[in-house]
Amino acid sequence: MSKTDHLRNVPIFTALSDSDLNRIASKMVSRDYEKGQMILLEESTGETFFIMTSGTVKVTRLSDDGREVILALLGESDFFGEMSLLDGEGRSANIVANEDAEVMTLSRRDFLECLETYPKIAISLLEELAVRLRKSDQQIESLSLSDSEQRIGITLIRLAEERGTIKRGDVMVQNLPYQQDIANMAGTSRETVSRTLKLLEDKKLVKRNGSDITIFNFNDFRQSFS
Amino acid sequence: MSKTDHLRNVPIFTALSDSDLNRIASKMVSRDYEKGQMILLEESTGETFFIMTSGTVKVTRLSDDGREVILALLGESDFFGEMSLLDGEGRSANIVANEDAEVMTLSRRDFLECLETYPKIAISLLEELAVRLRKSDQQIESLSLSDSEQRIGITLIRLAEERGTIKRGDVMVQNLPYQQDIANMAGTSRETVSRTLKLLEDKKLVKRNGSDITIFNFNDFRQSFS
DNA sequence: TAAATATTGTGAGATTCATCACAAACATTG
DNA sequence: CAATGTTTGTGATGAATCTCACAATATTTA
Repeated sequence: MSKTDHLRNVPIFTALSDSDLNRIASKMVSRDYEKGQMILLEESTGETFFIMTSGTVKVTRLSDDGREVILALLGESDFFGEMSLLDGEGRSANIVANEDAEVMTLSRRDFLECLETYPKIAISLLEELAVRLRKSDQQIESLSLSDSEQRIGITLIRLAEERGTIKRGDVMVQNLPYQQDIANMAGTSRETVSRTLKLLEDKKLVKRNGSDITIFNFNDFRQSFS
Repeated sequence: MSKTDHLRNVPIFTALSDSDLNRIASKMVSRDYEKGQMILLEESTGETFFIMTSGTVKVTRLSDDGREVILALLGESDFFGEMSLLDGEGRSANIVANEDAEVMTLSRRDFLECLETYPKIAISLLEELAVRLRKSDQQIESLSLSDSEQRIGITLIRLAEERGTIKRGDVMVQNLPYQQDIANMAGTSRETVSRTLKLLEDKKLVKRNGSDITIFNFNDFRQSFS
């Protein structure tokens, strides 16, 4: 797939013509990362905008004592790095390759120029940030008000919405993250995730099969967890 | 203060000329709200952009059983309502007047037209959303990793940064919110806030005086809570 | 395929905190 | 200035869940 083709799939670029896409693509540079590699480090100043072309990465924050919070999992056509380009602050999060990943990058200069040249990009980006902010607000609510079972349920919903496949009302998520990562997304401990997944299975709300999980009656499930 | 003067103070409009500001101001309508009044209701479709001219409001989410999470406190020159204008989703939060409040409003149409006409506004708005997202991420981290003392400390820091006054390294916040509201900001209970404020005072980190609080050595304080 | 490593499951005890139930202090109002 | 309502302080209790310790599986590597 060409750089231009990749760009076309990215929400904030979809409004652009082929020639515009080509122009932008020509300024982008590809980079590869291996599983586990740190792509962006907290506290470094942001100079680059990234668009993922393959693989997955996790967006995290780390506490002093090494505990990790996963803010998001990103996959193909997702982008990151725009935050500190926009407000000039240092990075607020780390980005780590969750599996081998391929990205295209755009320099600060070119990115900001894009925004000025194509107001549509700025507006699409506003939409995207609004969506993210909304999700963050939901998560803040859930962390504030819900018990661990609820939070884990909500985390499963997030995963299902991002990478699940639907089959007659049920949603299957293949290759569920490790329980430790789910715990870091849900703000709980690994052991609690283990126990809770079992509980959900006992309640016949989900069925596990190795590292896959099927959520029965996804709409009901979502209903009851939010 | 004229509508135009108010607009000039709003970060996303500062880049505009007086005549542009006037043009926008002419499309805005003033409204008043009394303490406790609901300004925006969750689930309603967003049709209006609001800029505050006086008073304070709180941005909240409510659980089914009535428990409340405070996502932000807003004051003069802050704005809200832009989220659902941007992504077309329903409101994600409620806005309640915390004290008598005065706002100026702009219709969906006029707001979006503004964004198209003045790309600088779009870019400033991007910055603002980036800042908010960053704060949300911090809060998610804090809710995930910190105990209640830390979370309350961080909440005090947020309050101090937004409305505190500095005096030789100490920061005083006047008119601290009720403990119940602090609890709803920190994701804990009212009783725990009461006990923790006492604890912080015993540790000589803060001094309370009625509804005012002074945080000693603000930089150290911030250091030790994040 | 055996060994080594990584991930998940599970019991028990410790701990944090929410909740309940009042008492005390403060503010508001007739 | 009573008296009525609000907000804050505080003890006791119990529930949720974190942590520790290790067993049981799965997965990877030699």
